[in-house]
Amino acid sequence: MGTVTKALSLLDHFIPVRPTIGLSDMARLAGVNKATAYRLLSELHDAGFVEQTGAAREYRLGPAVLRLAALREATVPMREAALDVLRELAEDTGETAHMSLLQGGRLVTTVHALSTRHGTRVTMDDASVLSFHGTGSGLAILAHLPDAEAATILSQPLRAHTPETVTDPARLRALMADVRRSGTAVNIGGFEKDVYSHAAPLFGPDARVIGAIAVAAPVARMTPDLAGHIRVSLARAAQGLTERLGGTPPGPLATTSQHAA
Amino acid sequence: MGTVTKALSLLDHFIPVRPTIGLSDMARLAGVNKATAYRLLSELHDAGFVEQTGAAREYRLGPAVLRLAALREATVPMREAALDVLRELAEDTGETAHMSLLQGGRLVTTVHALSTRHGTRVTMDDASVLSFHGTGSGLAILAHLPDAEAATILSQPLRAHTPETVTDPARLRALMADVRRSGTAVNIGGFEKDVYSHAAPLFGPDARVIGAIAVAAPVARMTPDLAGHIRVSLARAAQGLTERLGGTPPGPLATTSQHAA
DNA sequence: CGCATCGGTTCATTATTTGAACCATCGGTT
DNA sequence: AACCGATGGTTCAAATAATGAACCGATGCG
Repeated sequence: MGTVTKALSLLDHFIPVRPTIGLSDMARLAGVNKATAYRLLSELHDAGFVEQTGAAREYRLGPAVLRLAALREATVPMREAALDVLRELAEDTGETAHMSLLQGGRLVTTVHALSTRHGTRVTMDDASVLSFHGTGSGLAILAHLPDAEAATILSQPLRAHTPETVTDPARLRALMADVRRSGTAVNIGGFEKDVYSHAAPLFGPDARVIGAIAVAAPVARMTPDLAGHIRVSLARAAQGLTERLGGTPPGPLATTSQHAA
Repeated sequence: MGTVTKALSLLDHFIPVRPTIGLSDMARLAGVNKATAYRLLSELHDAGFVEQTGAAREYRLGPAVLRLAALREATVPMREAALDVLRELAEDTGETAHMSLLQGGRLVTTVHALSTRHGTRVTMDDASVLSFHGTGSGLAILAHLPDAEAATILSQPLRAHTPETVTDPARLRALMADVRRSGTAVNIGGFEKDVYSHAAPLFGPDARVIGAIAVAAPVARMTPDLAGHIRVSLARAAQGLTERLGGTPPGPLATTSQHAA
């Protein structure tokens, strides 16, 4: 392992529940000699990547990361990040992919990538408003929203966009539980007829849901194999996009234990 | 220079006007062998600190910095604190306010708040690098830096950004003395033409200067009354922000003694 | 075609990293 | 007070990793 990689790996040990680390602790956590940890931390310190608290001389992340993050944001705006992921998702699944974000209590489609593989495909408009109860994306978000907010939405009159739309709050809550269990949401023709969509949630830095990405296919083309493939790709894509957007998935285990390889 | 420092210094060459850099360019910019640059960038790539654009295989900042910045903010909510103060300052003065921090010997703009009162206003980029001698913020910091560090900076070639820029070390030292006397620094068109800026220093826990906040107005709008108003608001804001960041202003006895390599 | 550039790779030379042992210091315990 | 087990920080010979000139194939340009 190169020295640079080793130094940067030290930074991985800073996590929300352990934001400051002493020298000896760091050496133990990273499995390196104390002298090595000291030298690496000193170099990170000089570069502003870590700083020391006056009290116990413990180390914590430094201000340099703020500059880099600001520049990263300026370089790769959210939209472009999403486009990369959605294009790959559309390419991989052969179907239309899109991202929707929570904006002022409404769910708005923001970016989309159309499949190029098939003659018939689901088409999308950016900036259109989706319903929470009638779409895969909405359900994925609903399932990860704080109880109070979800309850508010479910207590409003729920319109049946098609004959297939589920509007019974009790049934919707059951679907939400399924989403939390499986990680992905499914919706068949609940918003537009003949559209079979899968969706997975996106999370912000505070582990709160900020939106969702979805893959929408014509019902006629859906098979168990394709559905399985979409679910796997979608889960991985959502996780990657959450990361690229600077977010953190919720749950006790932040970085590990996901079923996608 | 250690390898880690060298690798991290590569990241310094990403700036707002040059967000992506090719391998050869990076080697030239950083003054290292191309093979070295390649190896360092590869390690940074593996750690997610940079990524490559599909097209020309140029490098740009990667998503890892977002996670670190989010965690840094969770640990030390500097950005949020600064934003509060800067917004109030911008509102109070009707002009653009921004904060810059010392990072690895350079002065980097970190947060800004634009005025909403006027049609014309000074605009800012986060993460751009300011000169010490050519800006109000730089001067405010220079005036409170330990003698040795200030001398080092003043001994380097000082670029004249505009015809107005003061580059004579003797005159700069006189200005620094003024800053120490009055508590605020002033700069008129020394960095960008037609920008009239006031600045005040920020201090860290050990009473060392860590950065500055500034108010930048178009020269045409500046009056003695406005300048006086800005100076008062700025001084109060700087003091308040220093406090919120857990810093302490230097006491009557300027005990600037430390062991910097 | 020739020339210049690009990203990436190789390998003998060289300089940096490494880690066991070492301080001085700090808080508890006896 | 003496002791103990921590801590952050430092030293130096030995081992390892970094270095850079030269090279490769690809691409772009007149």
